[in-house]
Amino acid sequence: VYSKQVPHPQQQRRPGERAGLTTEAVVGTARRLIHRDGSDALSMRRIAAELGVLPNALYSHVADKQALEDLLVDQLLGEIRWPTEGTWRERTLAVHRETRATLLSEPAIATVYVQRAGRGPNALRLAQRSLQMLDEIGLTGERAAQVFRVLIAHTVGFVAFELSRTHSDRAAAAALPPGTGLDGLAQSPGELEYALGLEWLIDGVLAWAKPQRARKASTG
Amino acid sequence: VYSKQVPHPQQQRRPGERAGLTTEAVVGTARRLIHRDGSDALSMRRIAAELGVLPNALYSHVADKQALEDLLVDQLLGEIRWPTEGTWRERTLAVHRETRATLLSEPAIATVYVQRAGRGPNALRLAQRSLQMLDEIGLTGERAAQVFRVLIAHTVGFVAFELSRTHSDRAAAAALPPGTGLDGLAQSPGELEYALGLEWLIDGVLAWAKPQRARKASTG
DNA sequence: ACCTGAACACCGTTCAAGT
DNA sequence: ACCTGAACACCGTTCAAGT
Repeated sequence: VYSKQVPHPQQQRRPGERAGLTTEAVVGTARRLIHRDGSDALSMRRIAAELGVLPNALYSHVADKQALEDLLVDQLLGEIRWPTEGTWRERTLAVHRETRATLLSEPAIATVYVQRAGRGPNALRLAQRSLQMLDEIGLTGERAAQVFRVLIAHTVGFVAFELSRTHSDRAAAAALPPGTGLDGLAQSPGELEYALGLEWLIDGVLAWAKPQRARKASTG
Repeated sequence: VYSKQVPHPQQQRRPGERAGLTTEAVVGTARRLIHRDGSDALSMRRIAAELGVLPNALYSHVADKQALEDLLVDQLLGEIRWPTEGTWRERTLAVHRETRATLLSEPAIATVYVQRAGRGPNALRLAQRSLQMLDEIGLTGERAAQVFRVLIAHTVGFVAFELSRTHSDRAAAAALPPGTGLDGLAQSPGELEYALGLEWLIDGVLAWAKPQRARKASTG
């Protein structure tokens, strides 16, 4: 199951000599590794080997593997571009589709994100901006928080579901009993299903917000 | 990080002697273990120790760890009760809430489910029944498959999102900067948010199905 | 503070035997 | 066919030392 690991750049230092590591270098190497080989292949020992240091050298720059994974997740969340133009509906659609696209651009990091929350600064910024947008259609306080949780759960949850099916799709489709009407069911949902669900949720949000709306805003 | 493992019932057999293992016994022990100690604690070696055999003895009854996990997942999916009474809307709501409740009854197995598809017989039965129900409101073929994927992705995805936040909630809430309007945002979505989203999706499905509907059926 | 060196307590899985 | 026995190739993390 394992292919023998290549110990590429061997370290050549005596005790006390520095390798010049930084947290950024560790995170960067981790990202290259997880992008190339997947989340299962991300190990402290592999990162260390890639950097030419012993495994425990990493612990001078990150608390443990969980902390490192949280840094990877928040870095990725920071790459989500926030839409500035369009109606409320258009911008809401855009930011959620952009979130999905960003997560799918690094499936292995998204897998890590789905396993554990990881609420770094970028996650908080996104939440804050989402609340500001809900304020535009008259949603504030607990009601706004609820709608935020419905929408974010849909996007992140959908990606989680997608990722869990993407890989095993071909094998599963081939194993299906033919002629039972199940052809295509083993298929993973994608852009079409995601957009359908998101539109329906936004319809619901707008209808739910209506009785509360005081100020006027273009909802698309 | 590790607490020293207790090697409880030590095996007392000489080569050739049988322990009387079955696939069911292996799955059953695995389920007790994952229920008690979580998905991270589920290891082939721990299961073997619990059964009083050497680790590799398990490989006579399951292909590998993935196959064992798939058995656990499908067993859990088999415990989803299918609703028989009520309108289409009521039954659709019921089966999805029942699916979420079943998954949350074994969070560690749900976590495994979210990481990898696992399409056993029980997963297929659920899909088949869902398609039959969509047929009642006039949805067939690819359109029915699309709606099925929207709804199942919402339920499983929502649970995935919930599970990823549930554990780290208290710590995250405490770490939040106070007075930024973010109080309660770190909170995990729950029954309320799930039901809201599901209702909105069902509204969308019914509106989407309408132009296609030929036969008459009570939609609630 | 930042590394090496060595160790501890685990993993999943395979291959070769025994009955 | 179903187990023991022994091994292989990995893990994350800690503790003690060096500069």
